[in-house]
Amino acid sequence: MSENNDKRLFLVDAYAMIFRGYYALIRSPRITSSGMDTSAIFGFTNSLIELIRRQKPTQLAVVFDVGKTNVRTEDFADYKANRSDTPEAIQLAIPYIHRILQAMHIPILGVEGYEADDVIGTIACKAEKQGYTVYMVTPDKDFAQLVTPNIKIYKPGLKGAEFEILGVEEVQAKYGIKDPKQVIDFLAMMGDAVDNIPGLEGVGEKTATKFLQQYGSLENLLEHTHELKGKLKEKVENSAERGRMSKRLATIICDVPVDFEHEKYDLETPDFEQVRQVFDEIEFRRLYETLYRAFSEDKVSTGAEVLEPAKEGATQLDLFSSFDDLEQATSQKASLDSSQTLYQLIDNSTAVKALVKTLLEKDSVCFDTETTSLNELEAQLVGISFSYRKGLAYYVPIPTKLEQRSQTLELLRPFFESTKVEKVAHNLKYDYKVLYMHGVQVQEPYFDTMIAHYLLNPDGRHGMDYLAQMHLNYEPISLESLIGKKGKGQGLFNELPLETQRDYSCEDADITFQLYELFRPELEKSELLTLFKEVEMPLLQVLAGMELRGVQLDRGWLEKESKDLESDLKALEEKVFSLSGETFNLNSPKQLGDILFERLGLDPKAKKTKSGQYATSEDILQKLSAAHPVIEPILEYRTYQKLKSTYVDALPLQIDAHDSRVHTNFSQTTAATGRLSSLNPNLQNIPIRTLRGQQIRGAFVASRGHRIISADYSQIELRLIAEIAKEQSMIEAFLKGEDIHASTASKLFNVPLQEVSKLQRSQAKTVNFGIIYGQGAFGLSQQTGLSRSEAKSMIDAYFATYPNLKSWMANQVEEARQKGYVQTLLGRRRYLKDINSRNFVVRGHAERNAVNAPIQGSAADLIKMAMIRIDRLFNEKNLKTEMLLQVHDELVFESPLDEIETASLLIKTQMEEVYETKVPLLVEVGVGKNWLEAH
DNA sequence: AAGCAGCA
DNA sequence: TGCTGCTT
Repeated sequence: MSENNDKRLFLVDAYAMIFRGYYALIRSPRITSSGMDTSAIFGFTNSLIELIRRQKPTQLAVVFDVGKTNVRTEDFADYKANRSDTPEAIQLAIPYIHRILQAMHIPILGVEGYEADDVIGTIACKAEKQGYTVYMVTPDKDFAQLVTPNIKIYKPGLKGAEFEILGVEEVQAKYGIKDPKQVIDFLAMMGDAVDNIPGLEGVGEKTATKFLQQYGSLENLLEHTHELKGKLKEKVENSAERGRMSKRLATIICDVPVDFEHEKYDLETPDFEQVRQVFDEIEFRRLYETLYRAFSEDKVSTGAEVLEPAKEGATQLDLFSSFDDLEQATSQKASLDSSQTLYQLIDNSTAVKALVKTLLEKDSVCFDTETTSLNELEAQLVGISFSYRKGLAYYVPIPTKLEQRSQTLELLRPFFESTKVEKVAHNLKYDYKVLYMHGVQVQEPYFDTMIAHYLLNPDGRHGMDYLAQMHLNYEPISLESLIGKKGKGQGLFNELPLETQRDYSCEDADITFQLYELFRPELEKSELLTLFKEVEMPLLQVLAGMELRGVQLDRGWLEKESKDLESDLKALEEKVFSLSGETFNLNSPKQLGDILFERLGLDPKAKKTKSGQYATSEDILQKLSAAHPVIEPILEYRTYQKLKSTYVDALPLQIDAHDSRVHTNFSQTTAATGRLSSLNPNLQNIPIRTLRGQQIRGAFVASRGHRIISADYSQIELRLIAEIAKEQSMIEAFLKGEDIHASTASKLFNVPLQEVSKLQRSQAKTVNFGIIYGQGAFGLSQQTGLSRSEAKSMIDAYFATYPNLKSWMANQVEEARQKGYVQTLLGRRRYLKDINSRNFVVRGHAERNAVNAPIQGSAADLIKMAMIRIDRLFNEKNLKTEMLLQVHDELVFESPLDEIETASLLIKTQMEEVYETKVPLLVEVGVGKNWLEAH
């Protein structure tokens, strides 16, 4: 293994890698059955094994910080202070990682009193002298200073991203410098927040780069400060000493008392049995197979070849089913490659026909489309892959020429339009829309693996590459590595060689099919299959329809409003400048804060945000409005600026040139409660509160001969709370048709309903609202301006009025503790792993979610059901009315004039009768030429 | 609270 | 990346 001409030493920066692994998984951490967070261990170990598998180091060691690091702390007491609050999961991880490394026979290094950086630096230098090529394995940019022709940085790829190797040239290019050593000067000038290196005052990345090009080093800069001008000159001169200290802090020490004993670092075969024991303990199942493979694959002997981030051919897609036990693996070693996957190109009509015939005999078939664009409306089909068995997939290229393309699609049509075969895909709505634009309408039954995972784990991430790694322990070819990063230089999928297209696409279909096999039984086990089949899958098609349809905007009005706002803003800006006696960028909260609190000294105890800036949010400014006349125009400026930039100017840019309509995208897998979310553009946050904001809704217009119908559930969440918690007095209020906030106030303040004051009603409303959003006592005081204890007693009074509500809430929390999750009316789950946390902030959050998720989620369930039924009835009755938008408790339609009454009634009835409840569900319907009038 | 988005 | 602000 260790030929002389191949001496490649990898030094792993342990803590940096552990942190990185931990944060990479922070959104869906790995938790064992006993509740231990093993994300950090997994992240680290996975990267390490990946490194061994792909790079085949000859020498390898892992370096930790040991004991107190006092060499630098003498210099600057705060050094690395920011790192002290290490998460619990990381502290817990260290002993396990040590055990794993020992079992793998990988040396653990560390020198008391020195940073791991310094140990790595020292060993790297020594190894270089002995003819080694050294790779420092770390995401930390500080190491760039050590780079030489034989010492490089190996930056592992994060989740699907490729790894990076930084040699001299890369470092030069990245920092715009001649010598990697200048990285020290660079850090000394700009500072580094993570390591608490202060840097020079007023110098950031840009300025530091400029200085380096001009002066070459910190010292030289400090000698020439007289050449600088203005504020910057002053700041740099004042912080010169700080700069020199920063340079000492940033310098990695290369004379740590440690030797490089190369024979100890030879990469040896692990003690598999021992590794397995540790893995078993922390419930790592698939990682063991990866480890075994890393050591059983053919060794590659020349460094240069291995280090090219080359793609492995798709034929090497490993299927670890055959690695279930060690013996089998041993006997198969090195020969498993092409035997287990078959990715076939289907490029003539005879073969396509045969394929479709086969597909039509299957119960479930997975497919994946490849296109030229992420925008479904303009995407051209390039190819489609199919898979119905693990390891097996077919790729059908779709010709560019119209005639041949239609021919191919006609051959495929029977499959897509079959009502027997279940069509499996990841993010099926995308494929549905693309095919729809090509004249093919994919029919139910559907199985979207992305949505399946969303139901199984609504808080997690649902991307295919990510799921492949988590559930199949497999890293797919990244599209980016084939066609380049997003932006100008990005290539098109159809320009790739056919074999590459085939391998990439088949792999996706194959993986999706494997995910399907995994998730389907899981859905069943969690009793989510009905929700999935009856609600989410049918909804997919409804949403696709809404997105394809889009909504018409009044471009002329928006353009005029933009000009009006522009001139209003100009006037306000001048007013602010003259009142404050200074001109600055009003859009910069940072500059605004400085002016208000430094120059005008408005509030000596001004609040700061956590990054040290002055907070200038609306509620803070509002309190100051009496203190200075400048505040009022600032607030007004803010409001208008927001309207202009976010809506008036942004919306016209999203108008599609083909049909002059805006096509938003509804995400069915983003909000953990079960709500939808809308993006590109977000049409769920169009203003309504203020008069001028409202006008924007007027720009959402019905097309000629049509009207907008808006239908909104009145107080659906409160009604559901009353229903689910069986809160009798609240139910009665709804039955009597009372104003619920007034009714709450009447009970809360013990006054007759007729005598409830405005303030009382508004306070009751805030409490009701707080319950819905699970805000708790703490948020309430913020919202109302009441003191903490006043808010507290208000909530006590609230619970005294609604005792069943209180006990229902307590019940939810209890249920979450026992089962680990809470449920909506339709069985949608939200897992709350923090419900037993010892940290009361974290636990409190989970507890509020235990109450909030079933309410918000149930409301989401109901409106989703209503959408499906309305859509079906429109089709059955052949109505031309079309659903355009959903805004959580509101549906917006576009209806031909002669259908308005029929459609309105149908909509209202379906929404109100969507689910049988004791509390009546009330829907308010409005009609108008635009969304504003319809409200 | 939790979505999305604009801006520096 | 952090801050701010719009909706429900």
